[in-house]
Amino acid sequence: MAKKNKIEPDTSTEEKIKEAARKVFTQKGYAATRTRDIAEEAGLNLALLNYYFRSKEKLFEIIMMEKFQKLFGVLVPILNNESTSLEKKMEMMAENYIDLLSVTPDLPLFVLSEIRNNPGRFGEKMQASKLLRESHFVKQLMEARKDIHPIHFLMSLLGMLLFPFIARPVFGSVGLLAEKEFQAMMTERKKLIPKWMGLMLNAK
Amino acid sequence: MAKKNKIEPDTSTEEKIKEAARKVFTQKGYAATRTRDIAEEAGLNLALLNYYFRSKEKLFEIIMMEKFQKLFGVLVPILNNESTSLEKKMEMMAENYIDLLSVTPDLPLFVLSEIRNNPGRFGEKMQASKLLRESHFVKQLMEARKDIHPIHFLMSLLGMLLFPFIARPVFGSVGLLAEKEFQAMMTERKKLIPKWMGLMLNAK
DNA sequence: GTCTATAACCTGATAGAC
DNA sequence: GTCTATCAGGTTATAGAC
Repeated sequence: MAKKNKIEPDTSTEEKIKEAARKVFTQKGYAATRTRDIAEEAGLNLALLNYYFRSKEKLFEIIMMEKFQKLFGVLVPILNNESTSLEKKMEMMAENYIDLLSVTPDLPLFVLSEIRNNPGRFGEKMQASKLLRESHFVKQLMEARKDIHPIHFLMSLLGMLLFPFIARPVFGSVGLLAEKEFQAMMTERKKLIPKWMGLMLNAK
Repeated sequence: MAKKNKIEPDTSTEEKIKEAARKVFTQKGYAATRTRDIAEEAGLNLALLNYYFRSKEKLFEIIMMEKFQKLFGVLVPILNNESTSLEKKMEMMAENYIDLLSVTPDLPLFVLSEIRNNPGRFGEKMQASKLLRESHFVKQLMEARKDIHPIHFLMSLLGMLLFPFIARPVFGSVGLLAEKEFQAMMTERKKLIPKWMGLMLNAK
């Protein structure tokens, strides 16, 4: 252990800023975020932000890549595991995504809208689509259903998994669909969605 | 006809500004949009914007309500039609949403992220969730499946319909899933999704 | 109604003391 | 490393000529 090994997590100033940036950026998006908001959230001064990170944009890029990786990184090992069945892969995706998004519900909307507001800037890393389309999962889908484009199933699966979290501000708004109830439903979906996908794949 | 009735659509300055605002706001979001962008897009001067609408915020609220209505307004008459079957309603939703989003693909991501970036401001109009949950459609879902919460089906249906458009910037990016191919798939989904929903509803 | 010029304000970034 | 004070640039909104 080269570094000191405390029980507390990283409490350094740099990490405090990053943590604040994660919160504010994901909540309000890049454009609506002021560096002052981040500094305040971190309980620190504005100048520190420019001392540790060169600029708002640099800091944002770090957070953005982190979040992008968090959103799609989960997927890659599951999709490319050559020793699991189609069914198993779908179960694992449901399990992993719903667990992940239960903790960070605003992740998908943040990543997708920031990519949208800045097409091109994230062009290099946007090979997520390539990774998806060339995955073992897609090969298995093609074998299972030669008559339906595999992307149809991928879109449907991801849509059913992610959409509830993306749309939460709308139909999960205050009181109408309470936190507890919502969370219970998401847990149910871990089993419902793979089951439904099975039906879709096997339908004549 | 109280007003003049030309062949051309509304070409007034006010409408030119609104049209430009629709384009720029939905593309970049409220915070990233500068009033100068809108004025330039409209081919007009910046001051006109404040002459016709009081402020950037006022103009935005008009556009936002328009878009919100466009996104959820389609749904209301379909969902509350008491003389159509569950199946027919789902077919109509698929047909209507895919037609709508093929023309304005950035509509859902815009509305959802702006609501998210400003929770509360749109609280009054956000009774979309209430309208959904109290709809005839939901009643029919409850009758069809007493063992599964109707919102599960609603989320899945909307997710399968909207998600491809929401995520387009990611896995429909340049060249990988070309415009033509994407559009063809969306047309296929008009039939696939209602069929899949039928399977889900009838599964033992 | 439409324009140019400018006011009033805000935001990201830095200088410089401690 | 951390702070306060401040600059430079950009943004919304308005005043006033036409």
